[in-house]
Amino acid sequence: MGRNTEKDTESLVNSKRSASKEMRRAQLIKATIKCVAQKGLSSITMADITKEAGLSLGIVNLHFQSKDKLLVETLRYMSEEYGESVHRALATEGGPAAKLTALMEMDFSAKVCQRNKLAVWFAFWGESKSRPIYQSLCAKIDEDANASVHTLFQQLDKDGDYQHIDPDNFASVWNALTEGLWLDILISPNEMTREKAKAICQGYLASIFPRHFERPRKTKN
Amino acid sequence: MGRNTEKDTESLVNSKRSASKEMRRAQLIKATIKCVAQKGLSSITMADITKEAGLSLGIVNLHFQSKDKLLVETLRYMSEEYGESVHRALATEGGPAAKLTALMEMDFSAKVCQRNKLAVWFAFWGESKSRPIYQSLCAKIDEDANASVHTLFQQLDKDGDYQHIDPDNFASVWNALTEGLWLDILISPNEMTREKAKAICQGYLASIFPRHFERPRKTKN
Amino acid sequence: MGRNTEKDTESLVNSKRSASKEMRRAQLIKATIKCVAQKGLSSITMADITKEAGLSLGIVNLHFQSKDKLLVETLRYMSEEYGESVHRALATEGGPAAKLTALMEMDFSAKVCQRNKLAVWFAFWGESKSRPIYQSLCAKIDEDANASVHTLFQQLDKDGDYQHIDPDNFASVWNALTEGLWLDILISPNEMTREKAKAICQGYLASIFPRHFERPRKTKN
Amino acid sequence: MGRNTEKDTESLVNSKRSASKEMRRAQLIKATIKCVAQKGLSSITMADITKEAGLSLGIVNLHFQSKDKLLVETLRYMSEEYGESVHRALATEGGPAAKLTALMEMDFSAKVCQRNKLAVWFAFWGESKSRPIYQSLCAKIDEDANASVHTLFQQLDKDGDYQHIDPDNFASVWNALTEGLWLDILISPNEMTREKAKAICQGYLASIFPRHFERPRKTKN
DNA sequence: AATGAATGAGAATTCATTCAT
DNA sequence: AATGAATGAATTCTCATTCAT
Repeated sequence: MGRNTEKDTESLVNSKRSASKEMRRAQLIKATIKCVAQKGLSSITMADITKEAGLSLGIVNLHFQSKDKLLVETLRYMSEEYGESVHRALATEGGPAAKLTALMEMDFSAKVCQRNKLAVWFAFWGESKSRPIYQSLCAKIDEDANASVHTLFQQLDKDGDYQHIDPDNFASVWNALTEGLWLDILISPNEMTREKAKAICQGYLASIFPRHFERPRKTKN
Repeated sequence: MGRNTEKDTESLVNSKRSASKEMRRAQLIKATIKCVAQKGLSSITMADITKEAGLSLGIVNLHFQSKDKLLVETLRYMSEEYGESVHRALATEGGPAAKLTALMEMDFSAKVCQRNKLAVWFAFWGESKSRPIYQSLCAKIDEDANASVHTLFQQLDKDGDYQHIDPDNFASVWNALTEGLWLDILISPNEMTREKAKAICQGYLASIFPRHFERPRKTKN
Repeated sequence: MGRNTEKDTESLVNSKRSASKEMRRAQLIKATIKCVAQKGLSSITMADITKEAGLSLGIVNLHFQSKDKLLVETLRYMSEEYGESVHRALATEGGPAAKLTALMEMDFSAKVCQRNKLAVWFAFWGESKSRPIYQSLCAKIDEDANASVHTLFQQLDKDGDYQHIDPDNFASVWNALTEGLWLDILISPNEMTREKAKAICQGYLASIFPRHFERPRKTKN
Repeated sequence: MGRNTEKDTESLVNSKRSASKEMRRAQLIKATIKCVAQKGLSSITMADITKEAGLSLGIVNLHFQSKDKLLVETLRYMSEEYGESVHRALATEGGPAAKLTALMEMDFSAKVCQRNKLAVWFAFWGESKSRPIYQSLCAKIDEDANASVHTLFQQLDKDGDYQHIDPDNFASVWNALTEGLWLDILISPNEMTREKAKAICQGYLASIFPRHFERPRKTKN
């Protein structure tokens, strides 16, 4: 039942009785992500989640008190995980171009940009209007990433002496662009792939900052 | 209990007994949209919807057979409504620049881009991975609009003799941009407004097609 | 499954679809009383109650919102029913002696003093410390009845010119006496019966107000 | 977390590891009494009880096998404790009047007649119809006490040469009176206090056996 | 002896759907 | 066509009990 395919918690988790509190929580959150991706926020049940995690029905309430809180913690986990990825990308050696490339690579990496995770992001975004706690968690991470991108674009503009009239506008486009491409990957997986998306981003950067970015080999499919 | 604030079905709808089949369906779909926006796809109930519509509990099953079908019809309704808006924008008198402007105005108009509707779009997108029917409805409308935009960008490039290396890339960015801005409006309404979003789009177009589009007055808040 | 053995709601209740809201509530409350008597407050389930009532599982939440509220309403029903019995007894034609006799007859009548109902009273009393709403409902009815008894004792004292030093003390004893005898009937049904209890009360009255009350034939078992 | 405020087990109990089997049982029973009073029989959980006792969740099953048995042992403990109090009162030096006074003082003493304990008595009485084991435990103690009271009343009658027609009747009243007053203290603590209750009992005795008992100073509040 | 994480049966509650009116 | 009381399957949540440590 190959669960827990991506993190380091794995080995410990399987010994039923031992796993520490934090481990169990992580295990359940991961099962939740998988289930939300597969069944959608509106139809997952506690039974789905605990079965996916290979644990008993009562365990969620033991560790999270309620389904609701589990979902909030799941979103928080995803936000933090994404935040760390952003942080790591921004810590890349080199100038703003290198950092921006790293950010792009991360945003469309197999880990971050898998359809499973995209589905979960959109699921939470879809509920964010009716659930203020979702909204504030989503807004936070979004705004943080946006701010960093704005700085990078300004540095790039100065760095390359492009003298663009409004580098901030390019930055804003960039930010929205990423999310829009995610949507395309999610709902039109036959039309849009991670590779195509990266090429679009790359082409966009090359058109603005030609001395920093090369055109992608081919934009065509 | 002023519901249904925006369409032309209104007057007929309120005379409880007379409303024709089609009217009832529209009335219920509108109530559904409102409820999904307010409560989220995962927690709306038939009782919520029928109460919002001012009708009896049993009526949904009478007109739509099941909740599930009502939701699908709701998405279909929204897709058609959006498709018609696109169609109308593309029918604008004038060249590709005028059409593109019309498209943009439409995408960020009060009617299309209200947070209620955005919430519903994202709600369906969030479920689209697990519900193939949602996905195909969403993909269809998205791809149609995208195709038109690609054509417009190509015409614009030729029209203004810009000789851009890859106008398709700009078109792809444009398409994703719109959706990304919708997300920002949905989850960070304090940071992103319809006006700001339009300015970002306008700035983007001006930077690519300067002979067709003016810079917006100000991008700053 | 002989339910509803004591009231007038019976005939209507059995036609599944027709029963009015108020009827359904009464039907469920009666089933609750029966179940509490048989299983105890701490182990009745909604399934017990609805099965006893011959109705479906969901119906309690439909009519009472929650189990908790059903129990409160049950106590309220019993309080009101008892209150009415008291009221009826006090309306008996004749002087204070006749009224007091009526009260006593009522308190130890088959209807009021059946072990089923006593069990329910004690069940609620037993929870009253931890459930303020129970306490206030119980206190209310108790205090009302007590007040009436005090008045009767004062009238009797004056009426018969007994010149007791403290008729109020006799009244207080009387009030507590009734409840204490109920306990004996409940927990020692072999030792204490309704008939014996009445004889004790009668003997007590005869010893205080000999010109108004006769001694019971025999106090012995 | 000052628990167990009233007995002599205390000092030993707090040294977690040392406590002997008997001590642990007493500690758990006291925690149970406190919890039943505070939360009611129908909603106490093992977690409540063990937390109150400052012990681990698993310990009840270790010492009592099951929750059910713990409750039975709790009732048994209370019955024995009360039985001993009765016994001690009856052992008072002096004649029947002194013994009866001692009994009354005990029944309305701070220790026996605290609302916490009354709540527990009523809780068990409330379940006694549906739980034969509770009933037999309750009946036993009740009948024992009653028998002693009957003897005392007979002795008093003879002793004072009152020549009452039916001293047994007075004894029966007395027994029920005590329990009825407990109920009043439980559910109408603002109306009935231990002091008032004693005054009522005292007044009752004075009216029957004026040469043995004085009237209380004042019956009024 | 003691602990407390884990279990899972059992309870309350929810809610789409049905159907008599 | 419309209503809304009733149903009962499905779901969440609770909690006594178990058992590895």
